[in-house]
Amino acid sequence: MSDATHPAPKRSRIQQRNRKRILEAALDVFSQHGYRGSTLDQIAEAAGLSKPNILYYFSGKEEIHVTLLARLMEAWLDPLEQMDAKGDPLAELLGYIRRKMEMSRLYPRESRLFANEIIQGAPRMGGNLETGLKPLFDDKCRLIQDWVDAGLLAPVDPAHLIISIWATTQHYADFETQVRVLVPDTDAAWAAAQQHVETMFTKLLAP
Amino acid sequence: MSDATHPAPKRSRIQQRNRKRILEAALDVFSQHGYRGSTLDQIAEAAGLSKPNILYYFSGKEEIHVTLLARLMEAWLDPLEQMDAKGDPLAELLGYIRRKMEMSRLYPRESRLFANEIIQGAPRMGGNLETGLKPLFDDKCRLIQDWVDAGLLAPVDPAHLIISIWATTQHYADFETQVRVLVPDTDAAWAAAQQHVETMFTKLLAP
DNA sequence: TCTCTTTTTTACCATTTGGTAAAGTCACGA
DNA sequence: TCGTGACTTTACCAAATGGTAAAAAAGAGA
Repeated sequence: MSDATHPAPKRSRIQQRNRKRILEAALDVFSQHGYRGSTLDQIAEAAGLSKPNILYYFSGKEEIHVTLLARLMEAWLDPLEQMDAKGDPLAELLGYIRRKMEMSRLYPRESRLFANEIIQGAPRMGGNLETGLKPLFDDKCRLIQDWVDAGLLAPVDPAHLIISIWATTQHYADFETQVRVLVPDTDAAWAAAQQHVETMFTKLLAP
Repeated sequence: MSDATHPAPKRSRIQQRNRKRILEAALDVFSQHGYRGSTLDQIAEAAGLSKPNILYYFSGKEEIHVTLLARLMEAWLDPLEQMDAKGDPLAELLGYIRRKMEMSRLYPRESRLFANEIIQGAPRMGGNLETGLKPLFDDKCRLIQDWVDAGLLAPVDPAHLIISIWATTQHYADFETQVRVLVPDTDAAWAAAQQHVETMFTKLLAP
C-alpha cells in the first residue's frame, strides 16, 4: 500500500490546507538551502506548525522533498509541451523561450529546487528524468528536426538547442545571486535580458 | 628563533602534501553534495586521513570550503581575463567561449562547487563576487561595448552576452546528470555541443 | 451532551556531526 | 643517542537533527 497521492486522495479540508502550507514552506526552505541543508525545524517554523505535526502529514523529510519534485515536474514540463507542431516554427520556439524566461522570473524557487537536485546527481528524482523528461525531450527534438528538414529553421542540433534554451533562461533564476551583483535588479535589466535571449535565438534559428 | 607564524606561510613538505590532498578530497565531496551535505568524515576518508588530522591542517569545515572557493576563483576568472582588447573581437569572444567549454569538460567539479554556492545565495563567498568578479566583469563589458561601438560586433548587450556565455557553457558541467540522460555521453556529442554553442554565438555576434 | 475520530502538543530518543584534549609517534639535528 | 618540535591517533563531547510515543485537545455526528 504505497501512500502516494495517486489512489484515493480523499483529504479533509484541514489536511488539504496543512499539506499545502507544508509544501509551500518546504519549497522556500529546500530551494534556498538544498535538501541536506534544510531541517524539519526550519520547514516547521516556516509553515507555522510543530515538527511532529509535520510528520503527521508526511512520513519524513524525504517524502516532502520527493512530493515537491514530482508535483513541480509537470509544471516544469508544461511550457515545452505547449510547443505545437502546427504553429510557425520560429514563433513556437520563441514562445517557448518567452515562457521559460517568464518562469525564471516568477518561479525562481522552483528552478533552484530542481537545480540543486540535478547538480547533486538527482539522487531523489527517481526515474522522473527518464520517464517524465526524456520522452518529451525526444519528441520535441524530432519535431524541431522536422522543421529543420523542411527548411523552416536554420540547421541546428535540436537537442543542444533545447539544452541551450534551458541554460540561458534558467540561469537567471538559478544564479540570481550572481546576476544581481553584476547587473542592477531593475525592470529595465529584466527587459534587456529577455531581449538579449530572444535576439540570440532569433539569429540562430531564422532560416 | 624567528617566528614562523608571522609573515611567511613556510609550509613543510608534509603540510604541502596533506593540505593538497585535503583540498582535492574536499573538492570531490563538496562539489557532489554541497557544503551542508558534506561531512568532515567523508572528506577525511576521501583524503585518506583521520578527521582530527584534517582539523590539524584546517581550523574547520568552513575554512576548507572558503579556501577552495578562493583558490578556484582565480582559475575561474582566468579565461575571461585572457580576452584581449588588441585581438580580433569575434575571435577573442569565440576563444573565450572555447576555453569555457573546455573548462566545463575538464573541471566539472569546480563548476559545480561554484554552482552549489551561488544557487544557495553564496553565503561563504565573502566579498569575492564584488571584489573579484564584478570589476573584471565591468571591465570586459566596457571592452565589448567598445567593439560594438566600433562596428566590429553586431549590437549586443555586453552584460547579458557574458551571462549567456556562462549559462550555456557551465550548464554542461552543472547539469551533467540531466544532460547525460538526454544525450549519449560520447565524444561526438561533446563535439556537437561545442559546435552548437560556437555557431550560436557566431550568428549572434557577427557584424 | 456524549462518543468516537482526527489533529496537535509535550516529552523524549538515537544518531550524526563538527570539533577538542591529550596522549602518542615520527623525523631530524646536535 | 637523545631531545624537540612537527605530525597523528585515540577517546571523547555537546549540539543538532530526524524521528517516535503517547497524552491532550479539537471536531463532528448522534
